[in-house]
Amino acid sequence: MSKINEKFKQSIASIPTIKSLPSYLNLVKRASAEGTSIISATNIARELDLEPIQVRKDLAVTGIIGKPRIGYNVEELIQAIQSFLNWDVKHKAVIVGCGNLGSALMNYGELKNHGLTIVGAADASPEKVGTKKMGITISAVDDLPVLIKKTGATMVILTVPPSEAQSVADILDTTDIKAIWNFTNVKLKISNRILVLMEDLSSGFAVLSFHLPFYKED
Amino acid sequence: MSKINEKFKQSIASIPTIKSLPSYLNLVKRASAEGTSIISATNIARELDLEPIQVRKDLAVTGIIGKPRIGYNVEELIQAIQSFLNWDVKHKAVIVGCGNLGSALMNYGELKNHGLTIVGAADASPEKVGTKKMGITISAVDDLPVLIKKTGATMVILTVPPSEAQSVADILDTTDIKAIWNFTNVKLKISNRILVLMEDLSSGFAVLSFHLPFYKED
DNA sequence: TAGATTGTTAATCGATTAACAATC
DNA sequence: TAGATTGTTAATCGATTAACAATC
Repeated sequence: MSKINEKFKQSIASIPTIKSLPSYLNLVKRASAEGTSIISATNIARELDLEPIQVRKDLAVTGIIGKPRIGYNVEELIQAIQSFLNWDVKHKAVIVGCGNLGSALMNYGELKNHGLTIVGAADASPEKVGTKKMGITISAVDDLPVLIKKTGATMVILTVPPSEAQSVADILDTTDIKAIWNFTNVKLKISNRILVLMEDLSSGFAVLSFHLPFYKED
Repeated sequence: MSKINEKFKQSIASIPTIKSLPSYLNLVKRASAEGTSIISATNIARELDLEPIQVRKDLAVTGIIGKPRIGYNVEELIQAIQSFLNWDVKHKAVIVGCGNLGSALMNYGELKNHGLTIVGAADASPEKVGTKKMGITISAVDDLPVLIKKTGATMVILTVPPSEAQSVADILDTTDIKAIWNFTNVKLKISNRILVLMEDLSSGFAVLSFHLPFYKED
């Protein structure tokens, strides 16, 4: 990826802002389901325990235009967030590593609603290859290049044991995938044309267990 | 929790720093397993693709003291990080919601290594109650107060469907648990003596799918 | 109209990065 | 000793918050 793209991309929205958008979308969708057609930043802020100015700033990146004194059109806002996050298009993904976590992600409803479509799966253990999980036939890891080409997958969800992570990454480096959603705690060595997003559950747990003692006595 | 605690806690370490510590720990443990006894911030930075100054600042919060020109003692560093994150003590947790994700977390090895011990499980669907999953008998959601008291659990991992999240939170509010690791996308209304950590996989996916187009052509 | 809310511009705050003396 | 690395203090950068004119 070029440096110019890097700069451009960063100028649009900060990571915290991008991470906050799904919770806004979630809330606004709920409001829509309840028949609400207009919602204000003040309102959203109250529901999510945030400051109104924070909400306005975050929503602004999506290009949504609100009406002073009124707020935002609920349907427009839903479209704006979904479009900004590219959640209005399909993302074909292959899951590598069909253990408990991989299987859980295979039919995680919330992600399906955001364009994620699982088009294939692979696992290293020979006894799993050929069997089906959640309706998807499991391929061998060595067949990943073929599987990815055949399905046109642009993304891999990596849920293998840490010991296998890098060897899978080496194989993926030979394919045309654009991104890896990395649920292992291994920092992958891979060409930087592939976007790697770390999703380390330990990080979340660290925040939790670090803060726990401060909640012990009161 | 008192305001004083809040301030104190925040002054120790920022969230980004806390979130980065597990990856340091992971790397340093690997080095230890390979027989390395000393490691420098420069070295860690190179492995994790960070700046040395960032690594030094992050590690400093744990209280570790390095030797100029040498680096950090690997074993000391492991202890310092684990102790700082309270990963050297057991955290008893009950999993509420025994779907795919809940089951996956029940025996997620990495978290076990960090002190997380699953001491119970509960689910809303009557046909699951009484059955076992990963060796743990599933209780009814209404029996959570009893289960928590009996097991001495201090933490709940919430992996129920969004529609059930708040009603479970209402029950948990009557118990002595200190924290909820919330894997639903619902902002829980609960007394603030309970620490709630949102773990929304959609946030990670948002970062991924937003950046994807910038990696399309190069 | 009066008042609430938006979007923009400015100020503040905190995290990241830089510089450098201390030191093994 | 010379040189690499630490920890501290200062500078920079970016995100959050505040202020306020515009406006429905």
